[in-house]
Amino acid sequence: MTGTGSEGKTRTAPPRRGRVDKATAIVQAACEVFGRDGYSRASIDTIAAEAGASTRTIYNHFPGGKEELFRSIMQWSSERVRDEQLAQLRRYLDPERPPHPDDLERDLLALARAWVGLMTDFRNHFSLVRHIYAEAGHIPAEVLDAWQEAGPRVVGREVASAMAALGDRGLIDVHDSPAQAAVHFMALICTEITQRSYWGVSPLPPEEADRLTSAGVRAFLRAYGSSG
Amino acid sequence: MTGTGSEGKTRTAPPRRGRVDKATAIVQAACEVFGRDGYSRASIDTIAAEAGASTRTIYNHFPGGKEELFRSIMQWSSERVRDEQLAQLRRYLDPERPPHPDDLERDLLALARAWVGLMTDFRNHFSLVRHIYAEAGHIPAEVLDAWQEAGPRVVGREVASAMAALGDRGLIDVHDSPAQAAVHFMALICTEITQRSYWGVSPLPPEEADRLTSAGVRAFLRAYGSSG
DNA sequence: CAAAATATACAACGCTCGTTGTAATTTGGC
DNA sequence: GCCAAATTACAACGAGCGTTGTATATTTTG
Repeated sequence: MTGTGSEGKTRTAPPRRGRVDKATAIVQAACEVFGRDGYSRASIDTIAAEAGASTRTIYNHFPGGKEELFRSIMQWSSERVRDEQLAQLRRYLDPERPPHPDDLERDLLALARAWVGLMTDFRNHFSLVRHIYAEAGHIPAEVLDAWQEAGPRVVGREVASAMAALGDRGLIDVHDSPAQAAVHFMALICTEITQRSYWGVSPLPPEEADRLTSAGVRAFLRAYGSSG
Repeated sequence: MTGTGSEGKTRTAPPRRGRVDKATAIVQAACEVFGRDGYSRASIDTIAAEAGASTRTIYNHFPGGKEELFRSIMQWSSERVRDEQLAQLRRYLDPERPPHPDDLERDLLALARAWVGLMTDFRNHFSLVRHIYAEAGHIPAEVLDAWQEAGPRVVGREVASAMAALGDRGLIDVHDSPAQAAVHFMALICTEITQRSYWGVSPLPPEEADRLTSAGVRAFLRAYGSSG
């Protein structure tokens, strides 16, 4: 779909033609517009203008039209952010290198801060996610499921196994459910910020966001810390 | 706006003409359709059909057209659910009648269950809320603010003062911020259920929902309990 | 440069939708 | 049953949008 990778360059032309591949320009513009306006409000003309392409080119690349384009960027955007989230997770909470007990709070806080940072770095993506939430009843179940499996569910599983690793080493007490601990961690970190920032429409000042993040981490450690 | 209350019945005709007041039928239908389809996808014709009214009648009652209708039901639906949430809050966590320490978990769990029940009883409302989240960038700031003040913010403040009352009586430790404790309580209760139920599209079996709810309450008490 | 693949401009079709005007019809109060 | 208010049916306008076909232009490849 987004395969800018290693197709045969022996016979067929490589997909890079113009200054930047038109296909990726279209995908990026579609992410922007769909994220800002949602599926119904977004128009092909707007996406074409934002991409610096003509509407006809969009239909050449996505014969399925608006629906196929939306499905494609659901996957694309989700995978991109998932990779970024997993990278931060491994950076600050690598199961191979468990932290010192004294450094646990520091590492969890660093992870939380990094994730909150992603929410502003990829504002379009999370705006798109909100639209997916809202329009879930109008998206085919298979597409919704593929999207979850391409992003959120994977991240949830990885966080859960990181929690399990911390539990195995006695750094936290997962209370019989690493998956639940993972959900509670993410909920305590993100809920208040998304709420107070009007879901990204009017971002919080960084120090305020930091305060809320660290409060969430401390609450999590009170609920799931092994010693205190 | 929805004033079915006490207007003068001395001169002007009371607004109830047909079997049910057409205005309220329109408002209810609009809640249903806007909640299901969102602002852009919803059409006046659909709302009229659902209300058993003609489109012209809608424009007679709401001269501002689609936008005014949407603004009206934002307020109406929010106030309705807010009242219900506050009623449950006062029922299970009345600041005047603080619970016995032994009954705190029982009462918090009862409150949490009641709130989760509201999420299914008023599915349309919460679906509408998700659409508001997603379309926040296309809703005037004043309207968004009035909506928050008519519902979510009030509930948040009431929960916060309930938490403060519990803290004053030594039943919990609010850790310097009753408001934050309130947000964390609601986050721990609702996040996993909304997530796992595909945001209400495919509801969880009741016993599973109950399990997640009580796990959230226990986590909250570990984080904010005064003794343990 | 020539050929082939790709992108564009342009027009057009069909459909949906928000909105309004008007005349006819129904409804409820007296 | 009469009157006034409310509701309806109906037609129509205008705009926006998804989509397609076609002919032309542009870029890449050989």
